[in-house]
Amino acid sequence: MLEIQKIRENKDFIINRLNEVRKIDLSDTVNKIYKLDEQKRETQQKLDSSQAQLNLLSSQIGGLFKNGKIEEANSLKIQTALIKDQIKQTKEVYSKLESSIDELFCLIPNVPNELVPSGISENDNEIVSSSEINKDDFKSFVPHWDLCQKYNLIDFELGVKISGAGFPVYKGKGARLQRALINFFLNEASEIGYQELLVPHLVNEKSGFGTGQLPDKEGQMYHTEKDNLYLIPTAEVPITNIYRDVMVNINDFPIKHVGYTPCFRREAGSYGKDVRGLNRLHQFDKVEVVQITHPEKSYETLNEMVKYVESLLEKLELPYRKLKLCGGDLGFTSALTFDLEVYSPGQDRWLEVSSVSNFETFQSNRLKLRFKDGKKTKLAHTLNGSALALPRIMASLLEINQDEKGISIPKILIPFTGFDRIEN
RNA sequence: GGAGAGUUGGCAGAGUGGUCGAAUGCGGUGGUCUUGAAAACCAUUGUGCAGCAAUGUACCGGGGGUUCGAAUCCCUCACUCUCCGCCA
Repeated sequence: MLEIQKIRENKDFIINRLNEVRKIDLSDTVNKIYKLDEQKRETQQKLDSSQAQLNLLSSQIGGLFKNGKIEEANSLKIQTALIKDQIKQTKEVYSKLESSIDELFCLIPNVPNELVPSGISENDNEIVSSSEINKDDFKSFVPHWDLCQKYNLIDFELGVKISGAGFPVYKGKGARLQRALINFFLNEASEIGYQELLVPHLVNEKSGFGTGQLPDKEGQMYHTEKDNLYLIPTAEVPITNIYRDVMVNINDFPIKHVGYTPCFRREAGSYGKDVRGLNRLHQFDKVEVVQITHPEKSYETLNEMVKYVESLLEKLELPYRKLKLCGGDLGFTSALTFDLEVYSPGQDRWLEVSSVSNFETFQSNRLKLRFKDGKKTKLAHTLNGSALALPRIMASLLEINQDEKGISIPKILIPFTGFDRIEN
């Protein structure tokens, strides 16, 4: 959620940025907030002075009672009735204004950073760098779902039986390879100072709101009605919410966490080749890195995180490309996002395996995640990135390392898998 | 699932109708002492909102009520803890 101060000071700038970069017109909403905020402040001044009057009278009455001047006290009491009525009315106006403002605020996404290219859809994303792909090398390569069946690594049908489409069952070396990847990712992150966390997979409503999934993406999360809990769509939610309502010590920056969790997404409305095999699942595994930083350091941190994710892909020897998301494809809560995509030779397409974002104060404003900078209390910056999402890594890895007889495991993973080949 | 207890400032913990935004301790910050550190001592130290400021106002889990006046009384919801039951 944007801060109200930003709208007070830079209303037109915000409208223009959203318009130019995200290609959405929120001028009505922003202007409305601006006006309502003015009204709210006026109302508050009125309310405050009424309260002050009442407080004064009350203490006078108290004094009179103490001195036994009951009659005088009673006559003052009569005066309070009018003020109390006024306060009640003003309060109502005030809280109505407040809730209208809050509602409108939930409609406004983060303001894109100046580096974000303008654009409407994923087609307008900027390709920052890319591995060379020689398609001739992959002419006979088959997609991962064929490999999974051939070598009995992942059973999609079985998942349909016990849960539904999008819930695959990993088997034997398939399951082992998955576990190896998780361990590899966790180890790598730990080694460069991310503290490992194992967090709940169900979260409450407050947490969903804190990181911005609610109310924006309500329909994308699984919800347990009886207990009013949400299955996490990413580890970002529980991990970042650890710092909800927390005053961080400035010396603790940067705060770095890594966590592995399964992720649950309803993915309503997806279909076709997008959901084939491991391309898009309702449940998948992901290792996530989260950082909380001083506002002045957050973009430095973002670059560092992107580089880290790239280093993982390089160690796995997977061809990948780096995208800078355009305004239209940028997440609701993000100010700047880089996506990493790996190449899938069996499908001849790029698959998103990581999204690294700086949310600036958008989340921390909701979370009330702050720190003391000298005497001033300021909002921290939050960032996170997938490092990495497993299924598409698995897809690319199986496809790219295939040969006629089987699949070779990348060198770096062999200590984790305990085998270097998958064959029948 | 049944019974009971609780929720107060960064933390611990007092306060049961009127200078209580809140004692006290710990922690934090500044200082004295010291070659330096520790200890000790002194001072200072909650957050939001409005305001250029002085200041005002709100906040003792959330919401509502009683009262001239509520951390304190009443209702309600949420959460936490303890015991019993069930159980990986």
